Amino acid sequence: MARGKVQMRRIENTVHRQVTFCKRRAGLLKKAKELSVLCDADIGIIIFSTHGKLYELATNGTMHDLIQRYRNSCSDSRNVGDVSQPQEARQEATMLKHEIDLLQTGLRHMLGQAEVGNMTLEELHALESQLEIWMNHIRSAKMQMMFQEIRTLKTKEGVLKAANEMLQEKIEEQTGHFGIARMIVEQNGFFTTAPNIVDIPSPLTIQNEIFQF
Amino acid sequence: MARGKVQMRRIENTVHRQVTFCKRRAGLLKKAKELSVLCDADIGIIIFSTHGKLYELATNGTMHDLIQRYRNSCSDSRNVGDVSQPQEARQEATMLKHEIDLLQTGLRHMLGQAEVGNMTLEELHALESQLEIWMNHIRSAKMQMMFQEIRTLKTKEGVLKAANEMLQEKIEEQTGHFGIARMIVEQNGFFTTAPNIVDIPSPLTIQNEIFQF
DNA sequence: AGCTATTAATAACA
DNA sequence: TTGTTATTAATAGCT
Repeated sequence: MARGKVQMRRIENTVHRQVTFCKRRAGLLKKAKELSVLCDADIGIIIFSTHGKLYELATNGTMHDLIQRYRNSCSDSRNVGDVSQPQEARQEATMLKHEIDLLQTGLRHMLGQAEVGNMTLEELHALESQLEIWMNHIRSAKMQMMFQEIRTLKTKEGVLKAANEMLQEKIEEQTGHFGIARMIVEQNGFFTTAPNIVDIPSPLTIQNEIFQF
Repeated sequence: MARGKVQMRRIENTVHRQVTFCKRRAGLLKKAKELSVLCDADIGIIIFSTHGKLYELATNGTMHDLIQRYRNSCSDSRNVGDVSQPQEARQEATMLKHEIDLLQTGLRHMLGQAEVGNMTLEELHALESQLEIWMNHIRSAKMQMMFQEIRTLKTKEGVLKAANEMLQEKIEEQTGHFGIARMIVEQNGFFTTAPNIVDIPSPLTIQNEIFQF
């Protein structure tokens, strides 16, 4: 892009190379900033010169945060062995994880500094309320899932009990002994009618509208 | 660099923005590769789109290696004390607010959909724990601020009481009557020794290390 | 570092 | 998306 085409190979002349490095590096970083602003993207660039000098850019937050996010993003795309999940939901979960990381980082910075005082009491109040609402949502979702699980288990219980009784009858027909299978199941209590849910941590508030059986 | 100058701000039109993102991203990565080849530099680029999709480039070796190298390089040169606290803290607060918005949005999407079931019970558990930790942090910060306020008020109380007594003595010297100012202050109880803090909502957990009086 | 002549990138449109 | 083209932006080679 200048007086003559440039061959895409290492510039052998040292001075020439360093000048080009300086200019193109500036150009690259500028382009990255532009892309970030125009398209609302989060961009990090790490450049090591030939001699190991570091140049960096993080358009949003710190490079450390970005790397953290990168790590998460990578580990997520690795365990895609779970094909059954709808793609969109997976993506949503990934985004949420990222947002959690961001908030966590923000709070860590916030509370780690001596400058907590820059948030007013009102702001902290609002934040706390928001967190409480979120927690209630989470707990509701958890409860819903657990009830679903209980329902499934109860169904299983019914099926297995029936099967067990049938087997028992068959055995009694054939041998005249007491059924053994039934004893095993009932002694272990796998499918009794009252699943243990008392160890849910502090379900302070439960949104009623969630329970729609 | 095309039909008309471009304003350096977020492109509001979604389609337009996505097209630009696609094209400029390609351009940025191309530029990075060129810089790497021409000047023998080692470059890594991480791009997260608005929707959280990751695009990356590592011109030499893997991104992981580059990040490792970055970490090493950083730990060498991070001995710089940050002088500009106030501005940075404000910035941090702004960022945090933005991050809270993000989280709120993410959760709303997450829980508003019928697809809550796409988060596993374990994920929900983890999220709940995280929220609980954050709430504790918030509450600690609030408590810290309130205690600070109480301390300030107590100081004021002391000063005012002393001033009041002096005034009273002066008045008694001059008139022989009982002091009126003192009565007003004590009847209204503005600066008594036990400020009312019982209406803090549910301070379930209190981080001990915060209370350093 | 600045300064152009050129090339490269790309915004708008199809 | 993908391609085309009129323009702008980046920069190679010089000072």
